[in-house]
Amino acid sequence: MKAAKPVVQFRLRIRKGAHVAIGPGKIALLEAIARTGSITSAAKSLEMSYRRAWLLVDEMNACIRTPVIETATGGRNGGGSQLTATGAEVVRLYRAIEQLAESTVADRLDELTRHLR
Amino acid sequence: MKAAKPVVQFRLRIRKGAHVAIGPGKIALLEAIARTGSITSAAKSLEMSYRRAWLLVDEMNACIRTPVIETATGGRNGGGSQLTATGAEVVRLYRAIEQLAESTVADRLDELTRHLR
DNA sequence: GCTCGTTATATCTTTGCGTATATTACGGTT
DNA sequence: AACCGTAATATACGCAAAGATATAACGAGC
Repeated sequence: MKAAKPVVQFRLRIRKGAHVAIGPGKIALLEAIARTGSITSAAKSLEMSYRRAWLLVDEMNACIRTPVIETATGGRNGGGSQLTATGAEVVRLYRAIEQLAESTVADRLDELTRHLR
Repeated sequence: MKAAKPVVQFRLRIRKGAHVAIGPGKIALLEAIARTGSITSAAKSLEMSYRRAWLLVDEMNACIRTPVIETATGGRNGGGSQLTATGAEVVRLYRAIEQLAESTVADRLDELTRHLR
């Protein structure tokens, strides 16, 4: 009887002018790259086009001091990508901030969602 | 020579299925309506079309138990709109949550933005 | 030196979103 | 009763964002 329960989305974005340096989609992509070992398979697992995935990575690299992924072209398996230390650190910090924020405001958030039908 | 400084966007969205019940744009719109007294002038002050503003209000009303604004049609000035008690409460809670979250994660956020160029 | 899967990049096409525009209803004020 | 500015709603149009497609370069293995 009850409609779909409300989903709270806490989204942290860090913009640099017109560009988005860090955002939820980019973090998810980095995690997928770490998990799968390549941009191509990360894109597939997130059901996004390779183009989009590559553009996201490119935008991150353009905004962050040191590259977030290390890529290899050619080779046995055609190459691949993995996170750099910076990339892993960015992911770790982002998730930590997200979790901290969510747990901090949890009860206030309940007050708010109580108004939903 | 330094590029634009990074801007942190903390966005809280509450989704209900495909719909967004509460989000940053909707809250800003409610505040503008409270300030200006009508959907039309609120839309103008936020530089959005009346249609968009109206759709946002409509979506909120569809997701929240009691309407967020009270509208009047006709009359001396053609009518107008003002927040209901629920509307004002939603705005208040949203801003409180936002501020609480931002202040809580401020230092962690600095760690993250340090990586930006 | 051939193969294979990936990175990297350009070009074309599509389509979903927002804007613009038009119309009707409404009701205090004069 | 005429007016005026708003609410409420539908239709049509434009465009920017995203996907689809194509192609070149790359290099470790066999």
